[in-house]
This record gives sequence, C-alpha cells and structure tokens, in this order.
Amino acid sequence: MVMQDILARRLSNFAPLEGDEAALLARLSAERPRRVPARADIAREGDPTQVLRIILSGWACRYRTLEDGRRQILGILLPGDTCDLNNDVLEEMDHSIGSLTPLHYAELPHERLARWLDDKPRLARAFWWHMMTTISIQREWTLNLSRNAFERIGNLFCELFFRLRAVGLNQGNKIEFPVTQIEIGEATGLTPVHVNRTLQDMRSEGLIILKDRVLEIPDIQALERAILYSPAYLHLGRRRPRPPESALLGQGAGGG
Amino acid sequence: MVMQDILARRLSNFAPLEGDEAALLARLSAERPRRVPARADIAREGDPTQVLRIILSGWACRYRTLEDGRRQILGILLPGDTCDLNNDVLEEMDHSIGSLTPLHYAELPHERLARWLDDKPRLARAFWWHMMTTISIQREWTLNLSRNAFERIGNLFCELFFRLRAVGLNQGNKIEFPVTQIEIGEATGLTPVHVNRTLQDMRSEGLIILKDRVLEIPDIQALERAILYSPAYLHLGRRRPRPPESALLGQGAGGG
DNA sequence: CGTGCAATTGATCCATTTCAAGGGCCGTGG
DNA sequence: CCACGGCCCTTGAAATGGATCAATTGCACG
Repeated sequence: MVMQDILARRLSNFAPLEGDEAALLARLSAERPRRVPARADIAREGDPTQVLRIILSGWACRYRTLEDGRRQILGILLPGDTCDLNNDVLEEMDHSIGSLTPLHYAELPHERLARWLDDKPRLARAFWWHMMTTISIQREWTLNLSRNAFERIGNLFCELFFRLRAVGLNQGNKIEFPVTQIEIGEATGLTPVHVNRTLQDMRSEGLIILKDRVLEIPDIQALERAILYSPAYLHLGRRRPRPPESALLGQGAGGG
Repeated sequence: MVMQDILARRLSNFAPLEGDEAALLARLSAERPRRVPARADIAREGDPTQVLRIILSGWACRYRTLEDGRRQILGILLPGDTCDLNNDVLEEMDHSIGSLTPLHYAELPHERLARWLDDKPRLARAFWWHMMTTISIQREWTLNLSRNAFERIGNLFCELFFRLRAVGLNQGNKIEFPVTQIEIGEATGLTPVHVNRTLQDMRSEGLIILKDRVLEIPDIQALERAILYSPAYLHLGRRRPRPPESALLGQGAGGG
C-alpha cells in the first residue's frame, strides 16, 4: 500500500475522482507527513481547531475522559480518515484524538481546503460524503446502547472489516487488528475482563480468529447474522471490495 | 413563542443574524408548514432524501429498529432543529425520524438551501455550526456506553434543558417534557422498569421534579455535579440564557 | 533477568433485566 | 353516567449479564 494513495482511495469510495484530483491528494500526502508514536495524543479536548488532519497510515481514535477517569473511545480513525471537518466553525475540540498505533498524518490548512471545496466540486462532494458517513457511523455506535457485549464487539469487528476493505487494507478475510482488549472495552463500554470472555465465546462459535494482532473472520455473513449487523450505514453502496493489494499483513499496522 | 421565530432563534445561537436573514427564515417557516400527529413517522429508513425538514414546533426523534424489535432512539429533535443536512449526498435515510408529540415542520427544497448557502455566508456558517453541534451531541450520546442508568438519564435531562433554554423554550427551571418513561428507556438503552426506579432515586435526592409532562430541575448545578455533566459539547458558548417568554407551559408541547 | 503490559482465569457482587401484576388516568361508546 | 380498554406508571420478586476484586501466565523489551 502506497501511503500517498490512501486519501484518494478513501475519497473515491463515493465517486471516482478525475483529472488532477488524485494527484492533488497524493501531493498533499507527500508534503510533510507528521509522525506520531503509539498511544500519543494528536489533539486534545480544548485545543483550538485550526488545521484539518488526515490519517495516512496507522490507527487512531476519538475519545473523551470523564472526571473520574473513565475513558470512552468514541470512534476509530483509519487510514484515509480526517480527524476534523470542523471547517473552523467550532472554536475548540470537544474531544481528544489519540493514536492507537504509530501513525502518519498530513495537515491541510483551512485556506487550501476552502480553495479545493470551491474549485473541485467532485472533491467537495467526496468530503461531504465522508462527513455524512462519519455521522452515520457515530449514530451506529449509539445503537450499542441496546446491544449486549457479544453484539457490541461483533459490530466493531464488522465495521472495521468493511471500512478497511473499502480502502483495500484487508487481506481476504483478514485484517490487521492492533487494538488491545482494554481498548475494545473502552470502545464498547465493557470491562476488559468481560471483553476477554466474550471474545472466547466468539472464538468457540468459530466466528472469529483473533491472534497476534490479526483478526480473521472466516464467514462474515455468519458473523453478521449472529449480531444482527447490516452495513447500510457505511454508505459504501454496492461497490465491490477493492482488488487484493501486495502484502498488507506483517508490515506493521503503523506502516512506519 | 411565535412559531415563525424559532428557526432564527436556533441559528442565531452561533452568531447574530443580520439584514433580511431572519425574515427569510420566517417566510420559510410560514410558507406551508406540515402538520404531523404524535408518534408518526416523518421519514423512514430507506426513504430517499430529497428535502431538508425543519422542526417548527413539537418534539421528534431519530431512531433505528433492530430486526428483533428493539428500538433505539438516537437523538431528540427540538423546535429549530433540522432533520437532515444530508445535502443530497447520501441517497437514502439510514435511520427513521418519528414524532414524539404532534408537531409542525417546514420543508426546504435543496435548490433553495443551496442558494442560501451561496448567497448568505452568515446563514451558511450558522448551518455549519448546526451540523457540527449535531455531530457533537451524537458523540456525547455514545459516552452513555460508559455511564450508568442514573448518569444516562441525568445527561438526557441536562442536554434537553440547555438546548431548550438556548431557544427560549424554558420557563425558569422548568421545561415541557412530553416523553414517556418507555421512550426515555429507548433513548438510554434501559428498561422502562429501571428508568422508573432511577427516576424515583433522582426525585428522592431532590434533583428533579417530573410530573404531568413538566420537568423541573431545582438546582441545575447540583444535577450536573451528580452526573459529571459538562455542557461544552453543545457549543453554546458563554451566551446567556434567553430572556423569559410568555407562558410556554400549559399550551401543549406540540404547540399546535 | 527483572519490569511492565496484555491476556487469562476464578470467585463474588451488583446493576439492570425479566416476569408478573396492580393502579391511575383518560377517551370512547353503550 | 358508567363501564371498558388502553396506555403509562408503579411495585415486587427472581434471574442474569456484566462488573469488581484478585491473582497467574505469557511475552516483549531494556
């Protein structure tokens, strides 16, 4: 996977890009990518929102910490995702963004984004689509309130599998899964202990194979059925999965 | 409360409107408001998204129903809120919208919205702000995953109190609260039975008085403290509460 | 070779669910 | 005017999913 390629892949999920658009995105990605170690904050609650950050490689998450220390992960950011589409309307971050793995990101100054949105209607629409699906995913996460542990974790797995596949970051039924059980718990509102036991249930039902930071879903439809999953909210349309890439696994989730 | 006024009130929460903007909104609101009875669907999952709907009076909610019948309320829509800012990027609704009370809404065709967004930068920014706070509220709801019953319900109360106060739909410490305990349960992921018992706890601690569809919060700061609430995510800034209105209570939540 | 973090296991506790039933209120129809 | 049904709220008792507390293992890394 070429890092410069990821943004175009992500945005072309909505509609194919044309002309110099992909090149534009590639140039942005190459400019001066920032590097961040695992478990570091990229942005913090209360920070001013000036630039648009775009994940080029690695995983991150949105999160909030309550006064008593509880941490809730609000969403996962994958390569190609933007941290904020705030468009400088809101003055400060109301949540934090932290890396889960080592990662790279690009920074897009607001002026340049504004110019793109004016000059490149197709790009503008792609960004809109990106934002709308982000909201949609956020709504899906609140559905977890009426789901049990098994369904919550299964939904997380399915969401990440489909999102990664949409940008070609899968290898057949397998994806990199660099998230600890503690973090799964923080994302789903469950105790690490209970996450562990639920994972064992899923394994014993043959629904997942999760080992050495690789998640394999032998029969995705079986998993979907078991947790009442329907991927409509991802708005990936009837687009087929991306063609297989050169070796994705084993090169480290962070890619750097 | 003049119904035609509500949209301007809502959007001016971000920055004061100027010139003919308020009049524009008032005209839209007056044009041909649609009327909907309580507990009816305004839009359904799978529907095409063509128009922008704006609540003028009454309460509605976003919701999704799982295959086995569980219903999760994803958010509450109050007067001045828009049902969709989809901007026709997504083809179909991935959730439903239903009325909680009898209500009125206005329909804004996409062409007219597009013209406004082009011609009235202040309005455009106000719509942006509206969308960003909507996302922010959605994130706050997923925080409920790490909250217990008491905190979930308390957060719902605080959110609705502050949102209504921001558009002047409060009366001191009181707001209309036309939501059944069943619906509170659907919004928080709790059983009606447990909602009932939790409400009794909140009452016995003197934090709320909920009776006859009116919610009174005698000491909002005490409630905030009890549930670790912080209203930053509403992005209402340091704006003071709206001046008191003429009698709001007792004229029916639907306002029509 | 220790140190630290992730995964695992066991035992107990508790918040919330489930099941079941009764009471109050309100609109409707006889 | 009263009886009836329906909906919402309330209460009790029992069941359970998930939390809590505590300890062990395995592994990567300096």
